[in-house]
Amino acid sequence: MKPFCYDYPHPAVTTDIALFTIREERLAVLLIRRRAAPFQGCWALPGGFVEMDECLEDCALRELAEETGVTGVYLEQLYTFGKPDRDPRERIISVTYYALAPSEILSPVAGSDAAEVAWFAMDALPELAFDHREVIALAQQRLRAKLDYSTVAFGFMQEEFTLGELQKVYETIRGEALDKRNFRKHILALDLIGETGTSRRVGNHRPAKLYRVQHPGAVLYIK
Amino acid sequence: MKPFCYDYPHPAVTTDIALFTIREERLAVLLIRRRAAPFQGCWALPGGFVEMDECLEDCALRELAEETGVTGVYLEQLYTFGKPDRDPRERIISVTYYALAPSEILSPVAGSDAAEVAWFAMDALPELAFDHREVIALAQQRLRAKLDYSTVAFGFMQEEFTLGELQKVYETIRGEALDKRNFRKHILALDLIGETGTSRRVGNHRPAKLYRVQHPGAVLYIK
DNA sequence: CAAGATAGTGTTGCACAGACACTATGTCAA
DNA sequence: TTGACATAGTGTCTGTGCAACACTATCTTG
Repeated sequence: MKPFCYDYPHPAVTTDIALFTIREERLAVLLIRRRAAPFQGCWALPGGFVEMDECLEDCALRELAEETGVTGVYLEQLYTFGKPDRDPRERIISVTYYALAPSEILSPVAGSDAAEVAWFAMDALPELAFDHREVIALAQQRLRAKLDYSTVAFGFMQEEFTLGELQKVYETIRGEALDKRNFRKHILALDLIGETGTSRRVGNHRPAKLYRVQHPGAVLYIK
Repeated sequence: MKPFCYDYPHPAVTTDIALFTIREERLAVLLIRRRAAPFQGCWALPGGFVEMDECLEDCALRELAEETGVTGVYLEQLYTFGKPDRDPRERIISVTYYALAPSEILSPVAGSDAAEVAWFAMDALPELAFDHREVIALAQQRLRAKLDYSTVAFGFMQEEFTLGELQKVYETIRGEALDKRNFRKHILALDLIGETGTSRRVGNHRPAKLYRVQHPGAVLYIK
């Protein structure tokens, strides 16, 4: 007996989240291995059904936390996918989000519907369930575009970071090397980050000054 | 007896469309007066429930046609709104679209759920149902932004148009006057439009050359 | 202490955007 | 017919912002 009844047919609504990070100088996305049918055993984006008393963004954050243990990421709505046959079970409309996290969010844990959780480099994606490859492609495209006119890149940084690290993020996402002096000039001219006064020593070379975002939480449109 | 039953609660899903045009040198949006509750008699965006066998974009086009008689517009997904209490009836998630049409789409006709259809200038909007004011504001913001880095503006033009008309569109949306020579230089440098060879005579002054988009249907990102 | 690795720093040239004013061609009214 | 009016159409200059470019500084390691 199905207890939730309506006068007209209703689609199901899910959120799916493409969480990106940078690992080993490559853009990577977090996937889960599905425990249940359909696409059982297949890799997919974390996500799940919207509950009736939560807004879409809360749903995305909840599903991400439940299935992967990840919290505290930068999140933004991406696009809503709704082709009638995109899920074999029933009509499911998916509101997709993309999220960014610093690479130090390590070892996410498989939870609830996920048999396994892992980072995949964008150039080495496995077979994906549903239309999730399309979702990831769109998210990457959006990410690249926003790099130029917004401050999304800071979503990949920890609280304190060096300009070299930030430059690596830009280079990885754009897929090309950038001039060090021009990059530093550009970033510092935005007047969004400031020196912490300390520096970080890694490797056999000169330590780098550490910087911090001046007004955390504010992702701005620039220019 | 409600015939559509599910194991879990399902939200309803609608599409809502903000159709813009330029009328009397002002940006205007097409609204309908609601025939039914809730917000009966209130102005609202055209839109309605997604049917189970149509994709979201088809739903938007169908609802726009049914309620206003308007067809053949440029359409793009805007954002998905899903706060739990945004509709008093039940949980309704709205996938919103914005659309553009040349000002010569006159006299849309009220159909189905619409008691009345009318254009409203953006600076003279009436009370609006649901969160539709927020939707329109977001659409206007997106429109302004895309004006700079895409060719959306052509969505407001008829098949043949003058550079003066095109400039008026840019000026209206940006809310500021533009230099004629710089504007023409910029637009022609895009190499997207070409002279038709003919000209149009309106008013007591020199006729203007007519232009046409070279590759219709292609809305491009520029620069 | 020499080699190696990354940090950090300014100047120049060029392309593009914005400021700017006059002539051309039509209508209309006196 | 002609002068007033209205919009169409056209080029130059100047400043600003972005890309190209090389060397010194500071640390570790052998």
